[in-house]
Amino acid sequence: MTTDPDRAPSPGAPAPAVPPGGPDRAPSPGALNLALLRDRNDAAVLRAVRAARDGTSRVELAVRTGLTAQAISKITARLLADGLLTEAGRTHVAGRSGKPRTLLRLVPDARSALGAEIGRRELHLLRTDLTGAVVARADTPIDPDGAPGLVLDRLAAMVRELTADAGGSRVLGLGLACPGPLDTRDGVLHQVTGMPRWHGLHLREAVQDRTGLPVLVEKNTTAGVLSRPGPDHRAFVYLGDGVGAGLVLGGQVQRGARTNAGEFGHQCLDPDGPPCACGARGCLEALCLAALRAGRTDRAAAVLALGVANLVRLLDVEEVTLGGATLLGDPEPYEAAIRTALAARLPDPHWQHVTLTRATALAVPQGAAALALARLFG
Amino acid sequence: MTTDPDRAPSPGAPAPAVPPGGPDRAPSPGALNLALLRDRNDAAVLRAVRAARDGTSRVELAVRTGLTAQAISKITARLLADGLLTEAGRTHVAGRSGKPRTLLRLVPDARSALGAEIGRRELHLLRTDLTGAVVARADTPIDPDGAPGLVLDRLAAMVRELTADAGGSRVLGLGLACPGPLDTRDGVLHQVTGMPRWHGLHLREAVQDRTGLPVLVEKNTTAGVLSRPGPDHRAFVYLGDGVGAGLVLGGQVQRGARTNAGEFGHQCLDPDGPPCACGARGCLEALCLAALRAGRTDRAAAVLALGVANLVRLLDVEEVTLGGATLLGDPEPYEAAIRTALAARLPDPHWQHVTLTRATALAVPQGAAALALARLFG
DNA sequence: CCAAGTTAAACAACAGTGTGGACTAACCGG
DNA sequence: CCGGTTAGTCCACACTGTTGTTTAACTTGG
Repeated sequence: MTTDPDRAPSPGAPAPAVPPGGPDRAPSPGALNLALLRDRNDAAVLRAVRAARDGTSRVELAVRTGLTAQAISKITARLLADGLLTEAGRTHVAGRSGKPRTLLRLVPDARSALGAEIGRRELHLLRTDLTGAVVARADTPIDPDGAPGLVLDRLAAMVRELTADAGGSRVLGLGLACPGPLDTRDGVLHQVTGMPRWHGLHLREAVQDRTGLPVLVEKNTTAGVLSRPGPDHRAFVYLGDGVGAGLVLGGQVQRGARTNAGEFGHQCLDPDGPPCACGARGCLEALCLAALRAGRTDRAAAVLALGVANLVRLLDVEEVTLGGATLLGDPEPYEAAIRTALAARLPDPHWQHVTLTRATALAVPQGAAALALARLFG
Repeated sequence: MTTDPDRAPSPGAPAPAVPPGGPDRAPSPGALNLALLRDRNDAAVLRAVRAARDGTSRVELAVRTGLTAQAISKITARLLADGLLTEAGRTHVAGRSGKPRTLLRLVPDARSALGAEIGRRELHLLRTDLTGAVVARADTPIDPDGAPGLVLDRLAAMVRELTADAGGSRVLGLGLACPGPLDTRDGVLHQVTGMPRWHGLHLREAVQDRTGLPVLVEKNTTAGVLSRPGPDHRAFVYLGDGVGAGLVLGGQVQRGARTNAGEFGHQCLDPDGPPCACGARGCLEALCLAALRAGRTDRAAAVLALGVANLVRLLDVEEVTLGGATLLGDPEPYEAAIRTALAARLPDPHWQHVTLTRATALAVPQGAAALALARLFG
């Protein structure tokens, strides 16, 4: 994923220089409005409700968020009016005196979000509810050498199809996950390997024009890491056509200065190794793909595991999710190799325990949809 | 730095398990108070003033922060009253009509902060003003095999010395930079290489008791990256007794899930390489130190450069600062090697330009002081 | 059974935030 | 001197979360 970045951007590509603030109403560097304060707290409450499987009460929300009970009352009243929350009975705990707590739950169908994965051979589109669960999907093959416009027209048609049966649930937006490199700020693709006609495409604008929805463009690996809520420090490691990673650090998605972080596959593990598509030698991706071509899954797994150990060591993440078609096709050897590598390389496996999980096949488009959900959940 | 993490924590070490929220008044997961809102906006304004060398005006602050002119007026009034800001004349721009802007400047001496670097051989303490400039310093040798208590007593005496002549400038706190691994949340040291008697020491508590100041414990590499304000995505790379890195990503310091991120020196670059002190083989640090022992600075530089290129590739940082006694003693070959490696390995050096800077010898204690300044600047 | 105790949540009044509009201050240009 | 222009403030306001009090809905105990 995000395989091959090649050389300089083609001369015709739009300049990636963009004001970092964005044209939002938002104060840029940390300063906050009252409106933003409200949105933030609403989002914090929604996250807390989502996190609590089986519903929460207002008191519990007050504890979790650190806000006053009264503030929680006001916020939940707002969210109830918006239809995002619903009251669902009371908690009857035996032997506990006092008025029972009123349970609050997310209303999954109150809103929905669209997520798409644009790959080299296929386009996956799906619609999720507020919880991130897939409620509808559609797929279509892609001709990597075809005109992007045709693909986007098809995408727009699929979007209409999937939003038509959305019922009353408002669609928050459409997330688009693509192979990198790209710039998520302006939604412009750079040198997408294997899809030369997509180079320099202003993807966000093109899809926004075709669908009328708010569109968010993201690298596929970054989308992958967002496919479901998780700990504040986690990584999504992808092995498919290429090798890449998506990172959440300190609770925030990490895109890097030019929204191009996650080039996990191009860490050099052997300066004298085989040449990589990126021009360098001995990249993890090159070693991995070479091993796979030779039918040596064990060697590919060992190489990937080494990279994961390096990543965990460098960033101290507590969860690593594995994804990508190649890996998910035969996950055990990779998981075993990674566990071995982590046990061997972490100074204290007890203290620095790392959870290893497996992504679903739809993780990337689900993560893309999660981008649209982030409007509500922050 | 943060050289060798060894095995499991000694049996006597306090359990590092700690509630992640911390006992502050602060709402934990993203929710905000009105008081926190105010503090945040104050900090944002202070940062903006600090960032603008030669002072700023209120209008400019309004643009930079995205707040209203009125809000800026109120905030600056507060900061002026607190003595943090001062009005310093007006801007007379020729050919520009209208009332001239009133310049606002930081008052460097309004507050001060203490920063210390606890090394294996020396203890450096310094006091900085609000701008982070060093206004006083004191140093003392350390016996790595001596009792920590004696060192801390000495530290407390030095603190008294440096705060006595602080004049009216209130001391915000004391930042302590140490070799890792450690837990910054509870301020407990783990297996500090070469200082066995420090293992398991509850450093924050011990120093807080001795000085009465708010104490913040930080890994030396992380302190290094904070030594001065910089871009939102940057790294501090250290080569001294060991190899490590401090990371600021998305404008936030990255400490990792167990506050132990930055083990840059233990990325494996050669599974069959020489054994490292950490128990694994072929760590960047092992390769680097071996080359240095052999007098091959060029090879050490090449290895470090490879690691830096991997780091930049993975995290898309826009500035790398080099520090550490070994490196600063002979920086040119390292800088040259890193420039070469970046040029060779970055897909598009034009788009992904990386600034390479050199840290000062006092970067680490200055960064430690910056931790205390962060109370004001966020 | 009913009163007391307890917990949850809302109601009312309030302090403090940033906002919008009108106003004053301080310059420039003719 | 006076209009034009820009910077900054004064005032009333809308909205945030907070504090203190009251109501709701239980359990407990006599």
